[in-house]
Amino acid sequence: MVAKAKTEGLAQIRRSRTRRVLPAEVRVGDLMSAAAALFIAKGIEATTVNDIVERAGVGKGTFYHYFETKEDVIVALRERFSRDFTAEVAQAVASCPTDDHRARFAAWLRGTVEAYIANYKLHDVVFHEFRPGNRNVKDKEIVLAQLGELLAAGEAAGAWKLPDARTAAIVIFDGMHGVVDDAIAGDQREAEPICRRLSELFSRMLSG
Amino acid sequence: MVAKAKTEGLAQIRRSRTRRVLPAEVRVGDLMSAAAALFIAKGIEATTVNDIVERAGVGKGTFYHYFETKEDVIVALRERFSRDFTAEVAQAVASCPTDDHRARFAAWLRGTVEAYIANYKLHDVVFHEFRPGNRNVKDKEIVLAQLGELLAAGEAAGAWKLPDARTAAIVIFDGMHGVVDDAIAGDQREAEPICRRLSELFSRMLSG
Amino acid sequence: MVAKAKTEGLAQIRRSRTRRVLPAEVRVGDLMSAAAALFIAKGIEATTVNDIVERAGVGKGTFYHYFETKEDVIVALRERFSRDFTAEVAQAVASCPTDDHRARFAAWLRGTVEAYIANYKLHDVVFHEFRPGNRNVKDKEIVLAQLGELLAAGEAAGAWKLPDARTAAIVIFDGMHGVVDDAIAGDQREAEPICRRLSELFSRMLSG
Amino acid sequence: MVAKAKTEGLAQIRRSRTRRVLPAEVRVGDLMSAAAALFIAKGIEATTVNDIVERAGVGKGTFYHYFETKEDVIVALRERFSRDFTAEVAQAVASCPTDDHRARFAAWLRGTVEAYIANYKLHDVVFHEFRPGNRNVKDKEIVLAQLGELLAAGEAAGAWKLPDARTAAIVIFDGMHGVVDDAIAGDQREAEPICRRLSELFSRMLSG
DNA sequence: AATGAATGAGTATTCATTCAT
DNA sequence: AATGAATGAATACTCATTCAT
Repeated sequence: MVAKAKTEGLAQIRRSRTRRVLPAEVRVGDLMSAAAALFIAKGIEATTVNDIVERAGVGKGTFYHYFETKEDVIVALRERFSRDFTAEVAQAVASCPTDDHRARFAAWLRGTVEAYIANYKLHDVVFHEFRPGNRNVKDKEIVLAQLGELLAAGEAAGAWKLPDARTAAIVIFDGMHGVVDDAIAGDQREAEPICRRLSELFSRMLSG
Repeated sequence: MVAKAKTEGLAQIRRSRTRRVLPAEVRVGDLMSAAAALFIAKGIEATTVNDIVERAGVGKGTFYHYFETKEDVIVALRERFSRDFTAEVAQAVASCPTDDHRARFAAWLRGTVEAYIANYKLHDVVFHEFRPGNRNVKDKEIVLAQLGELLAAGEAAGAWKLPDARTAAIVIFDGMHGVVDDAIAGDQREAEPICRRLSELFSRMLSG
Repeated sequence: MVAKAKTEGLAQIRRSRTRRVLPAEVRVGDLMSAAAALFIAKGIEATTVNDIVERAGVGKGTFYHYFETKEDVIVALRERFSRDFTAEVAQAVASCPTDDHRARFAAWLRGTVEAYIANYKLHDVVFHEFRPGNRNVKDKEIVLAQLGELLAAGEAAGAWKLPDARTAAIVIFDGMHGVVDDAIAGDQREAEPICRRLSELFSRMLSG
Repeated sequence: MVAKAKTEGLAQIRRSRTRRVLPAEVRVGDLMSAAAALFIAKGIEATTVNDIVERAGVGKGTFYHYFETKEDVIVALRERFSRDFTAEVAQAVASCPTDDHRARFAAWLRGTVEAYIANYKLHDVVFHEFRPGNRNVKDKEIVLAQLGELLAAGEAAGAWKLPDARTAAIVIFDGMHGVVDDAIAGDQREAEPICRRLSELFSRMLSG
């Protein structure tokens, strides 16, 4: 019988027949990780909820226990990404003396490039393949705010001078994005040379 | 104007049941324009092939006579967009004296910002809502080449000095993109102030 | 009777909108019976999956929950047919004394002709209107094996003598098929006279 | 442009741009041969009219000049097959003395097996994959008539005795079919051994 | 006679989500 | 909390046939 074969096949994959009760945190984490891996491998659209629960080793209903819709996972993934990303960069910046603004900017650049290189696949998939309303704008805003603050502090301290801080922040951030993408497309995955090239340009901009 | 319907109206009128044989060019143009309008209005996913043929006033088979899949129209639209885009900018640049490199760069920036503002909706939909691997990279390459040439010519003539022309081109192009997007998000749709802010930053970068 | 609806009626009644969870076996059976009835009535190609689920009283998704494609039902139907067919014939043969080989052969012939007459419509549709490479060969093999065994046993016991058992089995089986088809085409649906004519010929072959 | 590429590709395949006017016979023959080759290679359903005209090197309209529908080609192919088949066998039989009935039967068997081995692929596709109304019955009838006549003549001359000529003819013909199919499935494509095995069985049947 | 652009009815299949257990 | 059977709306694509040229 066709149906039997199919059912048995599924059963083989699933680790156990018993229901395991796990802390919600773990379940959510499993689901998100499974989704992330699949999104990267096959793209968001091509990844079905079935794929996700199968990879996470849970029943389909469980998915809908923790997320209202498929989009919810994406949003959650995005938030997690942004949180981790900014935290990492913030830490790198914080390791510099409060008043050495040039160093802080360099640390920001270095941290950003490194974090992006390390996670560009997830970034691409989660930020480019799906754009609901204006949330992603909001996510970008957080990152821009971080950079904007840094730039403003430096200007206040006389480390550099900027005609328009927001414009500069956007050019710096999107410019860095584009250059890293280009490097990756050319199989160049080292942060060092990329940062050097960007530093040169950006310090000109800041020095004015 | 980029990728606008040049042959609409006719299609609207044609509601008759009679079969009309038209030059392939016209048919393809009608279909692409109908698709573009709908993609902008409803998004790519929400636009069905039925919608497209209905708007274009042709039978569904005709669509598949000219395009193998729905994705094909998007690719075609992308190509048309890039072609028109660069042509427009090239024209703007060409109106400047060959040896006035600052002016040529200013013309490039102005032309680019204007063309982008005028067509960002189609651009967004066609370049962001759909990902065919690396074609968009190819499309971007054309635009970057245009800018790269301009920068190289200026440098050769001693108008400015650049450590790395490609990095500069990417930062300028993606930075400009981001700033225009931000302006549009803030309902600011005039090219003038945007160009002024960008000029300031970019001339610093070029002057070194 | 081969492959007849054992669980129909229930499906007919169930027109309610409520979701009913049934044992997989029953669902699969309902779906297969509905498909069989429609295939016989309208042909395979003319029967849509919609027709099937409507007749079975389930949602369309349910169909694809149990079968991967429309062809799968045909394959399943074929398997069920062969299984039921051989079981029926085996039972008829088993009712004869183990050592009366002539009687056993007669029982085989009678059982086969009767089962075929009773189900030739489903047989035709399922085995002739659709060609999946070599599976039907496999299905035929089962039937041939059954007959081959019977012939071999008789020969071993000296009831008859055969130069080549496989050739004989094929001639007997395909010959019987052709003759029954011819009778049915002539609106002759009684097993008795058909068997008599075939017996005459076959016993000559066996007696040598 | 997508459309252009597609059109050009087709143009490449087509040999010439000029319309060649050929005798209708040739055109029909080309079309039938192209169809036969494709039917064998891909199956009837999977072969489109486009495939056929492309392979035949003519425009699509030309197909509909010579055949009313796609089915028409199949019917034509079937008729050609039957005509050639019976003609070949008739010739083989005719080469035997009019009164040597055993020899005539042997010639019939030999001719039939050989013709079938040589053309079973086309036979399968054309007679098994498509069954419109009762035409194929008619085609089979021709073949059966030929054999029936031969059997009747032999009986009249006292060469053998048959209880029911039609039953015998069917068993002989379908039995032979099945045995040849089985041999081919086992990669045995020589007529000689097949005929020997069949002769043995059939002569028993005839001798009674 | 020959062509191939134009047509559109027709259908299998997918997959997010629900809910009975 | 966990499951997975059940659902059905929604859509891209095929291809035999026609007919303007």
